[in-house]
Amino acid sequence: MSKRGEKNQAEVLAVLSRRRGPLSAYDILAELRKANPKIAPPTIYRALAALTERGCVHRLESLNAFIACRSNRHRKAAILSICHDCGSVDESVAPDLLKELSNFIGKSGFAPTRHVIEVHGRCASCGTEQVPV
Amino acid sequence: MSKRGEKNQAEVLAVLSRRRGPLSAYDILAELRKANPKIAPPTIYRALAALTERGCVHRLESLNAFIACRSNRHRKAAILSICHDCGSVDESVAPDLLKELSNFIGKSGFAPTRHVIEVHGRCASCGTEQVPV
DNA sequence: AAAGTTATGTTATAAAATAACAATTAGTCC
DNA sequence: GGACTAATTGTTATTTTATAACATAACTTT
Repeated sequence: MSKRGEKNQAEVLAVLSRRRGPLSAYDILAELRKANPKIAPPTIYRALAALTERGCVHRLESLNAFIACRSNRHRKAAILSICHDCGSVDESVAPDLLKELSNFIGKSGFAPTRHVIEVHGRCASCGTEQVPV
Repeated sequence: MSKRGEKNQAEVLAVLSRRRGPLSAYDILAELRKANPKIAPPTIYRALAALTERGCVHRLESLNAFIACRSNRHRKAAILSICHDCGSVDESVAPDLLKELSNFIGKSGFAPTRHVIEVHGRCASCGTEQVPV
């Protein structure tokens, strides 16, 4: 990994960290193009792959989008809760739950390597608001 | 919902049911074009949306692909285990686990409406090597 | 049957991701 | 240091996935 790659990753992470909500790869691309109009999708995807690998970024499979890891529990499978009202994403880690899931799945002989857990719904701050009539 | 739509759904479901593994929307499209070369993507996606809504089909968010529901537990959130070796997908239902997950997430005031749980790994017939969570 | 409404077909395009190759950089051996 | 090799990054182009927008057809109500 050389300087350029690290710089790309840092820039992508910086863009993601500035936002509470998820960004698509192309949102990030558009943001970085402001400074560097020549930057192309593979650069973004490579940076995202490295960041995801390191646990600094989570990929939201059900949104085709990404968020910066906000708990400092890098590389632990995160449970991501996605609010449909405000678009915010929260992450949490539940080792016990994950273990239960692995055990449950493991009963049939399946050996898990990666967990994707995404919960859609409505977050606390949106839930207390009254639904408009 | 009229006849045409039901026919489309039945055809899409039939294609999916013939396979053990996941198919992309365009795989299905290619299959159905053999009989009807004029069929277009929106037709497939509409049928898939209706089938998913009814629980007859599961969407694999982390693969951008679909499988026919094989347990007859339609409309229950399924836990999908995806084997990276043979590509097969198994589904299972664990109401207790789901409830625990909802409770866990609910502690922060989040109200879940939909769960996406996909476990990647290696199925029993492809090997029994255990990998830590 | 005409008017209004909804579902479906069709055309075109948008959005997401990657393949393939060129250029550059870093490392290594002499 | 210079030349060779391997790996990383940049660039161009394309593939894959999904939906917007509008036309046509079918159903409903009167």
